[in-house]
Amino acid sequence: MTTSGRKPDEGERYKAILETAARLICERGYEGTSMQEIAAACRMTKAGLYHHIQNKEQLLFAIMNYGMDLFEEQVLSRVQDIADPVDRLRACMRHNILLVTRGWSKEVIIILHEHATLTGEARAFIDNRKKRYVDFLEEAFSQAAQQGRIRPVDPTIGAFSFLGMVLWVYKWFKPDGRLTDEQIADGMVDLLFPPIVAAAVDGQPGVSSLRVVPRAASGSGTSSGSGTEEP
Amino acid sequence: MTTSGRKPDEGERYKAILETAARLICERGYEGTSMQEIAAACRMTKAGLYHHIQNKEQLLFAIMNYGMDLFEEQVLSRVQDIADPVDRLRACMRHNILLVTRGWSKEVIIILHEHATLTGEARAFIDNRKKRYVDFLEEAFSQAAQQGRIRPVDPTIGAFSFLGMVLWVYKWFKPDGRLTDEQIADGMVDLLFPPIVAAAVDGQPGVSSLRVVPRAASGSGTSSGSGTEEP
DNA sequence: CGTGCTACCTACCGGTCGGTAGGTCGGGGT
DNA sequence: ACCCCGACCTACCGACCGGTAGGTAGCACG
Repeated sequence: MTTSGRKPDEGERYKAILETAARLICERGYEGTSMQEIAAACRMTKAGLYHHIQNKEQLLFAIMNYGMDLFEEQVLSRVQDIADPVDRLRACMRHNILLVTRGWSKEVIIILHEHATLTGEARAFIDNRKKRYVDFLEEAFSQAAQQGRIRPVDPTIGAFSFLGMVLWVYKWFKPDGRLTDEQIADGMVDLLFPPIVAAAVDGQPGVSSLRVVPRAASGSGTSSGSGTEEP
Repeated sequence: MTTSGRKPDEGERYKAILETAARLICERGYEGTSMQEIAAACRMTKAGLYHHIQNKEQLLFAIMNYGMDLFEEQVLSRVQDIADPVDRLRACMRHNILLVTRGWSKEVIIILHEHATLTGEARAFIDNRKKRYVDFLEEAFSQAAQQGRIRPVDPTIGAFSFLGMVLWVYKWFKPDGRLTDEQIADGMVDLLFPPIVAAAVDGQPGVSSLRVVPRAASGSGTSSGSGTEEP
């Protein structure tokens, strides 16, 4: 039975440390979490923890890289081959919102919150991985606009509007709120990329994406308690 | 000359402390900033600083309340009387974006970043002040949808989409980037609240806000360097 | 002149921070 | 039997943390 019997393999143990540390840092913040606490949560002493990592900053860097891996696996890789740019953006928004709302991978939340904690090369490296996502979105917005599928918009503004809507969710979403994460995803997708209903309104045939008029008065009620939190 | 000669009046001094502390906390984060550093930046000793404030957490609370005052003065109060809900949202988005991009009032950035740092009553108090803004936005979205000025959208999703676009800006905006803050504000307003061009497309006369079709292919180029930063 | 008050100061508190030196201990290789 | 190595441990480092006790200099008021 060679190397079978669930001996928490080297890399396995390291990943477990990253996940435990990520849970704590996500709750208390990077500066607000001590190595003592992280070690205890890993059922180790501090010196034992330092056997696996180099220092606190490198631990954060490893967590963020792990988070970017998870993001690329669960979002980017699943949508990057969608041919239609608007469908690509729709699917991407959906996956990204659900990545933030579902609790798996606190690492992603840390990437979002601790955007200015790392410095120097580590900071530059993570920023570069983020930038690839921005480029991907800008490219999609650019294509969609060029094909007349959305209103003409600066791709950068489109990309960062998309990101703001999607990523800000981590600041206010509560799983037991009035809206489920599915409803939020559907609602935001529908708000930014409304379905095409009418064909061309004037003489142009190929250009068809216009936001359709609402059925007169339809909004639910007034604001009311949202079940969510603060901005 | 009674009480004239620029003796930095009690409240004046306190405000100066809040602003200095806010600058530091905005740069280094709340947990990452020591009272020693804040005191030094105020050209005082730590004990001298503690003559003016009660403790570190109360200092953060005071900064956030000051930030909310500034926000209400510079954004809310200037737009809340605009009758048309869409114009109200447009103006509000503009003012809010510029509040974030212009460097004045680091206090506002602290409110955005340290959204989970306070606890207990202080946290509840600030959250309540934030909630009033969410309610204001939800009300505006609700009215706009009811009047058929925008696509029907859940007011909560509208409000938090608005907030995400606007507030996420603090994470990536650089004053020397390709886009100026004015361009970002204009672009985002135009993206979420496009101008009305065509009248009713079908039989309904009052319902007119449909997103207008782009002039065929018009998008600038591909993505290119955005001049900004990470998501 | 004395009193009271604000606005600070020096000096210090116990505790915790990130990090390390050096030892122990069990299992695999030979 | 021996050794070695990785995976931990105890014990400790100097620096710094948030916060305070107690003193004092300057000014206003009587």
